[in-house]
Amino acid sequence: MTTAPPLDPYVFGWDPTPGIVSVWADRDGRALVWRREGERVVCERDRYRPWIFATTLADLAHLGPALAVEGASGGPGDGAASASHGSAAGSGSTAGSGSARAATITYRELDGSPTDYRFVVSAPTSRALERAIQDGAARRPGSGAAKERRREGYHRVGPVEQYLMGTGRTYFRGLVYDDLHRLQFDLETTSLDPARGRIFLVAVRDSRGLATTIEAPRPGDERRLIAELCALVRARDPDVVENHNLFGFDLPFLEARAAQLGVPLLLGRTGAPPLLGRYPEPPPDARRRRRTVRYTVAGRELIDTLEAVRRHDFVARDLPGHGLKDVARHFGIASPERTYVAGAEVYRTYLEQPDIVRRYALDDVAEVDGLSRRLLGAPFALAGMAPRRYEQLASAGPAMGILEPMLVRAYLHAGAALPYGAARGEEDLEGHAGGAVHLFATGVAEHVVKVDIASMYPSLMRAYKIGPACDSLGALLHIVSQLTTLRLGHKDALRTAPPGSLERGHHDAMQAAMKLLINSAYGYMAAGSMALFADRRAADEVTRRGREVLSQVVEALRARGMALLEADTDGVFFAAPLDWTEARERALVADVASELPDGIRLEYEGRYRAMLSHEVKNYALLTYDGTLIVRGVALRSSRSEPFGERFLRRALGATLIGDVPALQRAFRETVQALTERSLPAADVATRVRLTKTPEAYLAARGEHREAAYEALLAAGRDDWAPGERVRCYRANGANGANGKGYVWLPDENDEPSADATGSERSQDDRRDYDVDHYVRALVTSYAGRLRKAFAPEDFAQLFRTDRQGGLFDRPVEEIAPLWVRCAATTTLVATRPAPGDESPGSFMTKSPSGTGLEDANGHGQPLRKPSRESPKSFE
DNA sequence: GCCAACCGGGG
DNA sequence: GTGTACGGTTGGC
Repeated sequence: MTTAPPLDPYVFGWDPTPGIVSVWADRDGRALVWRREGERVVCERDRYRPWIFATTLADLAHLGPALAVEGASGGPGDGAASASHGSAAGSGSTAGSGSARAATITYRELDGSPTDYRFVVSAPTSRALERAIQDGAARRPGSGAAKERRREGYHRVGPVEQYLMGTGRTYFRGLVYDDLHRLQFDLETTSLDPARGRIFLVAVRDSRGLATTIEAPRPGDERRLIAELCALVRARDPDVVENHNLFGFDLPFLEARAAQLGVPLLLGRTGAPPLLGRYPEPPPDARRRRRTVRYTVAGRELIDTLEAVRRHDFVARDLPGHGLKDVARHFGIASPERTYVAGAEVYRTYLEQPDIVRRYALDDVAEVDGLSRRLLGAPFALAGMAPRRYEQLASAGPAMGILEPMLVRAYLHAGAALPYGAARGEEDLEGHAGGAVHLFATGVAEHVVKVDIASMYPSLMRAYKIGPACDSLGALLHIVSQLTTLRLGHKDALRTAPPGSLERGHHDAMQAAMKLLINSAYGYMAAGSMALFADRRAADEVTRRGREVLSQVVEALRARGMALLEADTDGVFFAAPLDWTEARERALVADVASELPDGIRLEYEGRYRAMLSHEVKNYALLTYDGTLIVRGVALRSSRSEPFGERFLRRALGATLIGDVPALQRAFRETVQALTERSLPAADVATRVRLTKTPEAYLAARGEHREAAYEALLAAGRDDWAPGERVRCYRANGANGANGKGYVWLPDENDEPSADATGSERSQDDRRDYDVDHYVRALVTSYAGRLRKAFAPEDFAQLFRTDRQGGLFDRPVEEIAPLWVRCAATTTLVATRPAPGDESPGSFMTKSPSGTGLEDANGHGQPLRKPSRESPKSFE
């Protein structure tokens, strides 16, 4: 597709073999490589020598002459660990010349200090290698189980990783996402539990035009359904199999039913172990482990879009939930004609109107395809860099799961020893100081600007050359630098690529993948003893520089008379003078940016009409187009009663525009609605998730009663399942203690429809809630979140519920929020732009008093808090 | 306030 | 046998 730059071996590996779509390696040194050539896929057999990094050869001394230096006996000397170039990758030669030396264990000494992983030891099979080490470790004096000792001093990676690291190959060279043959299947079952239900339908589609269902209307058909599903997968021969919650539902269910019916799950690619494998194996003790189970099959990559969604939301935090339907709607993937059927209704619907369920299930797999396109581009791109399987990269953590294998590959390739115990002694270091967090003022500010330091930690690493001291190759810094440069190229290409084009998708995926790695480099150094190349001192140096730069930005803004609100790690909120335009704000930011060290970029992230600053990381923002954004737990209510949520949003909106009469109206109307019971009970009910079984609750009930369970019992329900969500509310005249007087409010429908409003019809008649209780909750839990916005006496007056006009009340029109304003007398003096600065103009500010915000705030409450650690996320 | 248990998501 | 390591929230002490 686009021009391929020469491969940077640290970033991409070095072997140019194109089109690899799957790799399977076993512990006997066999590797199977499937390569896509257009519409066909070829399977190539290869061999590799299983290897391991070792700090010592002591455990192998007992081998005597059976232990040899790699290549010492002449011959090609191409143990897989040697950096064999080219696509031959040890095939043929190792196998051919191997028989005489097949039993031989060989080693290669690497450059490094005596305490490092200074040897790569390899053998014809993993078994032989591990056996030899085990035997040696058993002879070694010392306490502890031999198994423990076998681990100490060695660094192991999985078979596929060994193969990819040894050869320098990666997946997907020369391919774009749409070249992959992806297949989605989705089971429809009569129950969530395979012990109590069965599969009655499966929808299957793929990226080559397939869209069908396989059905088993009668229980006796299920065996055939499973066999047909497997046969269809094998016939279509996809590279990738996908579904939402594939590992959590479809595969476990399929596995259980296939076992029950005695059908083998033949899903693998021809020429390889055909069966679906599961790992880790279920522990023998049948204790119900709810652990993440994963599956794998030779020749195909199994992708669970739920994992991709979780990963996306970890950064974006913008999803309403992680369910397929929610997410598809959120990304605009759901078609307008989408058929929805509530989970519990699916089978019943199928019996009556099978077409509806067919459409529903086919819509499901179509949405999975859409999600895959949307979310798996970055993992696809990563698979072209890191020496791991695509399916692993789709869920691996970016630091330990991706960066570290890249580093290990670099060291193996360079013949350099891996550092051992790099993190030792770090326990003595003083507590790790992270990013700085400051709260400068609480109250309400207008004309708020957010600036942030772009990719702060990686930029600092580059600017000050801060990498792990133990990284003798400088590989981490090299990778960060390369990726930063390459990413800019992809971002440029992205801008010029036609919208919706393949090319655009490619560049976007590449830049996203690179960003992920760049941003994880700092976290990797700070990862502690788990990471081979951990370096707390280096990580501390990065955060120290970060605090330095942040305070430089803060002081620069302060000196220019801006009203500081809060600063967190790499970003600052401040209020600009009320008469400023966006251009002026941007000019100010550019001016501050110009003073920062080389390689550190300050960005104008956005502007807001107003902000309520409550606590560090707890604030509400009002955008210029009227959207309310609430951040932080302190401003959200944990109670989540609908009436309170509605009030809070209204109240925040009014407060942010300084409309105190509107705020008062919102409050009074809510109080009135409660008092007059014009709100239905559903509006005051809270949703609780049950965690205890009926037995467990009844046993503990003597000491401790809980509202939700009491509500169920009072309603005559003595059976429920943990995990069920129930609504309940406090009823009129209840004494409330220990859950007495709570009433269960059954859900009237389970529809996943987007219909969020007007869904309370059937509950309209219930009004017997405890008015006093909910009025109190309104004041303390909801209105209380506005406390920082007003002076105490104003707050008290606004949210008094006795309805008596206070004797000393001020007219509400005179009450104002505690404004946080910047120095009113700030004047601007235009200056000449700095040479080479294309920005339209920079400004210097002159603040006559030279003060910061403290004495400039009318009412705002300036304060300072000590720095605290903060999580790091960038851009 | 801290730690352990639990949930998510799927029909 | 493709190890160790999901991460955020809740609730119990």
